[in-house]
Amino acid sequence: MKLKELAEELGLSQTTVSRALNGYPEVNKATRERVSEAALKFGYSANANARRLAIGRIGAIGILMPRDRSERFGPHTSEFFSGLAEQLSRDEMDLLMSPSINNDELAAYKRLISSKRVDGIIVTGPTLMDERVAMLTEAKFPFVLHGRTNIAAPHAWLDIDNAGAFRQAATHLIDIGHRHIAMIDGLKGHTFSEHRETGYREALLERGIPVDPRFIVHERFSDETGFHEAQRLLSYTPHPTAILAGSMMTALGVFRAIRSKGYELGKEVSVVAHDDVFPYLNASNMVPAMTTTRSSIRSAGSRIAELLVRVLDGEPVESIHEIWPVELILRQSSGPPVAPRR
Amino acid sequence: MKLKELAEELGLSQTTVSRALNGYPEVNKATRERVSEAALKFGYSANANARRLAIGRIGAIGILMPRDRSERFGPHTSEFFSGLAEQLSRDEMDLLMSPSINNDELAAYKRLISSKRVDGIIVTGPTLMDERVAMLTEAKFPFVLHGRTNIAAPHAWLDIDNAGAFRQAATHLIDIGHRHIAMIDGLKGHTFSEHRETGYREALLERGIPVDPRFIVHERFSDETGFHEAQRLLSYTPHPTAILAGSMMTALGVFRAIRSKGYELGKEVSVVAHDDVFPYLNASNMVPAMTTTRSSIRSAGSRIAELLVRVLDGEPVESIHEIWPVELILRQSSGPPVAPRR
DNA sequence: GCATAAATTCAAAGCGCTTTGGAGAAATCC
DNA sequence: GGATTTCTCCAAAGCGCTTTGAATTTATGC
Repeated sequence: MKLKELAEELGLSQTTVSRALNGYPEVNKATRERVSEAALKFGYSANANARRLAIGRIGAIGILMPRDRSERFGPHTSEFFSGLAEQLSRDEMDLLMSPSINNDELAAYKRLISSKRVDGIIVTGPTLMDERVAMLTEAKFPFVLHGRTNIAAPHAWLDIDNAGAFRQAATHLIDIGHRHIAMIDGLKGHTFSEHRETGYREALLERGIPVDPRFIVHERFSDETGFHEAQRLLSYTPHPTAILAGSMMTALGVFRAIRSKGYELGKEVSVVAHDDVFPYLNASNMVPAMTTTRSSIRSAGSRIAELLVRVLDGEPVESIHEIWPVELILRQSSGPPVAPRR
Repeated sequence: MKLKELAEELGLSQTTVSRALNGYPEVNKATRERVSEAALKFGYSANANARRLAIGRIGAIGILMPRDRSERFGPHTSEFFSGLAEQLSRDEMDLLMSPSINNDELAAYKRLISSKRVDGIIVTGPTLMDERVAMLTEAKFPFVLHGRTNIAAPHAWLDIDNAGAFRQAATHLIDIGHRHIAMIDGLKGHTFSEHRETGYREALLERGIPVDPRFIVHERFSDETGFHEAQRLLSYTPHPTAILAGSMMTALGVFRAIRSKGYELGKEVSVVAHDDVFPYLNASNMVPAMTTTRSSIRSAGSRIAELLVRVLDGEPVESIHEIWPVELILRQSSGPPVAPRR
């Protein structure tokens, strides 16, 4: 059923029916109800393409799928996307996922813009001076950034308080008696990674604990790197009695390393992980339950979709930015340091 | 730049320009080249919505994101989606991701169809008598299934040889001396899970080894369930000397369980996992490197996108189905059984 | 009760593209 | 060399919707 037919069926013009359905004020309440009922009855719903052609919006937002950079292409991606999709479907928007070509990300973004297949773009995993952000602001193409940069030009972004998360975690560990605390986080250069290191350093500084550069590790997020790096850390003398893990994957590897060295988890060596809240990797179900800094990446996805729609509606980007706090949730993988049995 | 402008620029009609660009035969070769060059020069590319409106195709295919069923919403999803997106972008198609509502999946599919926002649908994770497949064939809505069902009505699908994978793995383990082999796979009801169990049983049957029902476990794919179930299995007497894991996540948990029981991996207890090929969870990087049955879920995604386009082009669905073989890759996590040291 | 304002409704003009049905020019045939 | 056939190219009609500008009806003011 198309608009014309519905209008004929009702004995009204297409104009009126369209307005009734789209909530325009200049239509009688009784008429509107009659139209709505008929639309429901005949199962009418507007042809998305025609509608978009008419209003001059593509009706889709784009996001690039990082292809080779494994650190950005894990479970995080799927959670984040899911949040995006959830919100976008409410706004009748499509999500166009484009794979980046030949590792030349910037070119992929440019192509996405000039393809005219998206109204706006979502950018993730920025570096401090992210060239994509620079390019997009320069090109005045609507986008929202998940994360932050040091780029001055105004743009919309949403980030979590990464510095706060690690500061909180480290401070807590210090307060319960730890003096040797290591961190294993994502690759250097990424804003989140830098911020976390900053938070970590601040906590140590504030409590007068010297920073041992060997204890700061930047690596890809994965079970394996967690395992290897933790093994290395634990072989130092003195070894860290607590490890901050940048992701749940990393933390799993750290768990394994601690056990393989024969230490007791949460006693001889504590672990605090950053938890992006995966439905299938639950911190509280682990043994022992994992102490985490928690912030839902899925919620962030939803919210970012909302923000992008606001940008598209013309809201000034200067006013669109949010920093989400991160909760520290104490569980069994962390506790006061206990001297080894041996 | 729009078509009209480009046509004026070239001193041609919109018709000719459109045809030249879309590869229609009735246009002079010289003219076509002139048009292509100009298009490139001015950065012209057709407005997707206008084009779709004109040709009567939505230009997008849909896929539902399972919301609560954690077993279907892991890293698999993101790999699979990535494969889809890669191929679809070649066909100038969008991927519309819809979250399923209120756990009523069937209703979500119906809504997706009647929303008229997709030309076709991709269905994943089927059960043997999947109601979504039944509904979609009934409604004659184009779709491709990732997996298989027992439903007779013709429809397009692509599946891997799950039975063969587990048969191969089990047979190999038996041949190198194992007599007590367990399997931990996904939830019962799903086709892949049933097929794997069938393959496992066939292997045992063929070699005359009795099937111990306690050794067949169906659970969600996750590190934790792998850990718990493997611990349970290893507490039996006699305990399994080899465990087939349905996913890499599960396998990680199984690794942990084996170690926590003090067994040596690949000697006292062997593990073979099914590997969907995640860029960030690499079987050969593990310690010990994991023996796997391998099949890329990302490639499957790409191929399924291709198949769906063929369905949309009118190819009869009866002729569209593929079964992909699965390779068994021997590494260090499996070997002849060795008696425990204790 | 008539002018004026407000509330409804409508006809028609796009949105940017593809495609039908011809028309004119060039090539082929006998 | 005139009649066909074959190449190229074009004007115009949609695709299904929104929106402008105007017309009609109804309510309000004095």
